Formats: sequence, C-alpha cells, structure tokens
Amino acid sequence: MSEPTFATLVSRWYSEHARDLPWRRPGVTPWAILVSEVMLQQTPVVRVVPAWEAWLARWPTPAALADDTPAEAIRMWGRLGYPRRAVRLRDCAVAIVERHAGAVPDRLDQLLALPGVGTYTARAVAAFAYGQRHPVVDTNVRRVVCRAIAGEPDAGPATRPADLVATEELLPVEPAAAALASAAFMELGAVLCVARSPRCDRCPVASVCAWRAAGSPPATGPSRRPQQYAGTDRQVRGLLLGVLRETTGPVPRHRLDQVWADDVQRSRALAGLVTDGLVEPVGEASFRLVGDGGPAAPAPALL
DNA sequence: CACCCGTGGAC
DNA sequence: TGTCCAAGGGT
Repeated sequence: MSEPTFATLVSRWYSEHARDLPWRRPGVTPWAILVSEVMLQQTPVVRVVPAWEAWLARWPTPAALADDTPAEAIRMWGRLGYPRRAVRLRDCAVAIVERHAGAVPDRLDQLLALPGVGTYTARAVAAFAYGQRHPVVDTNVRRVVCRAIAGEPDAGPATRPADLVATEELLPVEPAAAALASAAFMELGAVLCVARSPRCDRCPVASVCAWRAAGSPPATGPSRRPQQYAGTDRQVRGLLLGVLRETTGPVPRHRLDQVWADDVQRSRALAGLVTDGLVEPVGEASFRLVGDGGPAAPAPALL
C-alpha cells in the first residue's frame, strides 16, 4: 500500500467538489471547449458563462462563425474585455475551416498554429477536448505547483518551460486520468489555492504542501507592478469601441471625438484599433467595426 | 523578456 | 478609494 499521489488527492477532491461549469458537461464539442478557453483568458468564470452560451447558440461550429463578420464577433464578445480575442477567435474559425475542414484539430502543433491559441490554450484543448496527456499550465496551476511542490509563495509572472516539466511530473500515466488531474489542479488554484488568502483549511493536499510546511511564508519581492488603466490608451480604446459596438454601421468621427478630450491620445487609440483589425475607416470621416454592414467599399485611393 | 491589450468585482 | 487580480497571447 503506497500513499496516494499528489494528483490522486487533488483529483479525488475535484470529483467531489468541482463546480458545474457548462463546458465541463458531457457531450460538449471541441469547438465549444476552445471557445471557453479563449474567453477564459484573463476573464473570470462568472462573466464567461453567459457569453459562452450566447456565442455557441449563435455559432455552434467554426464554419458558422467563419461565415459571419468580425463586427458581429466583436459585438457578441460584449464586455468580456480584450476584444482582440473576438477577432482572433473568428480568424481561428476561418483557419479551422481552411486548414482542417471545419474540425478543431487534435494535434498540439496544429492547435498552436491557430490565431489566438498559445501554449496554454493548445494544451487545454488537447487535454480537455481530446483526452490527451499534456501538462496544462495556467496561472492557477503554476501557483499550486509553486506552493505545494516548490514551497514558494508565488510563481513568476509568465509560464516557463520548467513549469511544464514540473507539472508533467505530477500527471498520472493514463491520459484520461492526466487530463482529469490537470482540470483538478486548475480548480484547486481557482477555488482554494487562490492568490490572496488561500483556503488551506479545506485543501486536500494541505498535509503534504511544501509551502505550508515552510510556515506559509508571504511573497517577498515586488512580483509584478500593478497594471494601470485609468488614463491609458486601453481605457480610450475601450471608450471608442463602446460607441462603435452600440452603433450599426459607420460612426462619424465627431461622435468618436467626444469620448476623450486629448486629441493625440484619442487618435493614437483609434489608429491602434484599426491596426488590430477591430475598426476600419469608411470614407473620409467615419469608422466602423470591421465588416459592419457588409464588405468594405473599394478603396478610392486605388482609383 | 518587457510590454501592450479591457473590464469589473473583491477587499 | 485605490489596489489587486482574473483558465494568456502577440509582438
């Protein structure tokens, strides 16, 4: 009789206490899982749930989304934040149709090649949609492994190859069990082993946690400086996009001028939205969400 | 690697 | 009230 492994302890806890999130239910398609993963990039679960349901009701397949405009994707994205993700998700749908006949690929390298799909999302889809054995490392998993295994209060700012290796070593050999363990690690980090005031009293691995054993030392160095928002280009972009989102078709520049007083910053923000494929100019003095109201008119400059 | 990219809730 | 943080990705 050997002691249960770390993954076994967390997986048992997960089996009993996992939240009933819609993308975890039986029969959910790989596309639906991919959509959930993209929406969950830096956006809390509670805000994703209704957006995910509305999105999939409208675009149940990659082909359906690929046939619609970026403008509609941006509108459906609502206020999830980082609306470039909406455009990339549609680009991703187009790529899936073109490269994979409309089916979400199951190979890691093919997933990684899709727009908006990085190290985390590719592995999450391969594991959760296709049951493959890959370490799935997000901010939650990094925190759990960093604390429980390394005994340190917090992980670094970005996922490193070493994080993947450390997590892989914790996974069971059997692929389905490994995928379950990855979901369990994430859940533990999201629900109990949270950044501020972790709930160690309910933790299934508290007795083997290296961080607890070390006396739960607090984080020392300046981790990452808080990201500013008020007064930044991001706030201005958000204001501009808010106007464009609520209007169908072109919006005269004078209406956009009202959202922010600083001409230089406002122009820079608008140009950024154009560069990022969210907004396009219409004629001399109007802008719209990309593709809003049909294909763009021929560029007059080309004659 | 550093920085940029939205939004809203909790403390 | 300001700060911190949330299933990252692209450049």
